[in-house]
Amino acid sequence: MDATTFKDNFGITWANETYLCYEVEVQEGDAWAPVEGLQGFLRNQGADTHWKRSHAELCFLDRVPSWHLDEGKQYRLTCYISWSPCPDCAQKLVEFMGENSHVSLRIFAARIYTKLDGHEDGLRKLQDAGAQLAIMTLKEYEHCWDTFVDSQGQLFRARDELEVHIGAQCQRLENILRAILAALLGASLFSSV
DNA sequence: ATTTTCAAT
Repeated sequence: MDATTFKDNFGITWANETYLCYEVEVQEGDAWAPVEGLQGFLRNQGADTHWKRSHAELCFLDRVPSWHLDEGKQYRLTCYISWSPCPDCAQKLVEFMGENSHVSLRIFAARIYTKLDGHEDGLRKLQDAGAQLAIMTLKEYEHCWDTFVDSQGQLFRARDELEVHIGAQCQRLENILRAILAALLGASLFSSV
């Protein structure tokens, strides 16, 4: 994607669209090797047409079957997404993982999508189903910049603002995901009394 | 301190 699109969607400004970059790796021994050609990005569909609207995660899931991943191998799918999955998409991703035991999922989000009720629960369920969930740090920003962005030789330069943003989003995600532990601890405390 | 959100005015 072009540099402006990346900055507009993964940066600090709020976007009314969602971009998702993905890459596929296959397990070789105890290492992950990139799968040639299975790397790309997409945008949510239907924002301008009001027709067949589809969140970016569902566009992503639509593509997976066409890759014909070998069920005898283990794969790791990594998504870098500008908004974290909404509850519905989280549920779809959970189902996808349940149906594809040869695939593990990592999701790095640029920011947390809090518009819909139940977004926290959705993220927890996603983690609970075995997905790795994290906020994009500078490391992921640089990786995406180098991998998916047509930077035309431009170097990725993070601003202080971005680092503050990352810190805040990480804190929020941590609080959301930690609530699982808090709930479990609370339950066990009650049951032991 | 924090409204914003995979649009709709």
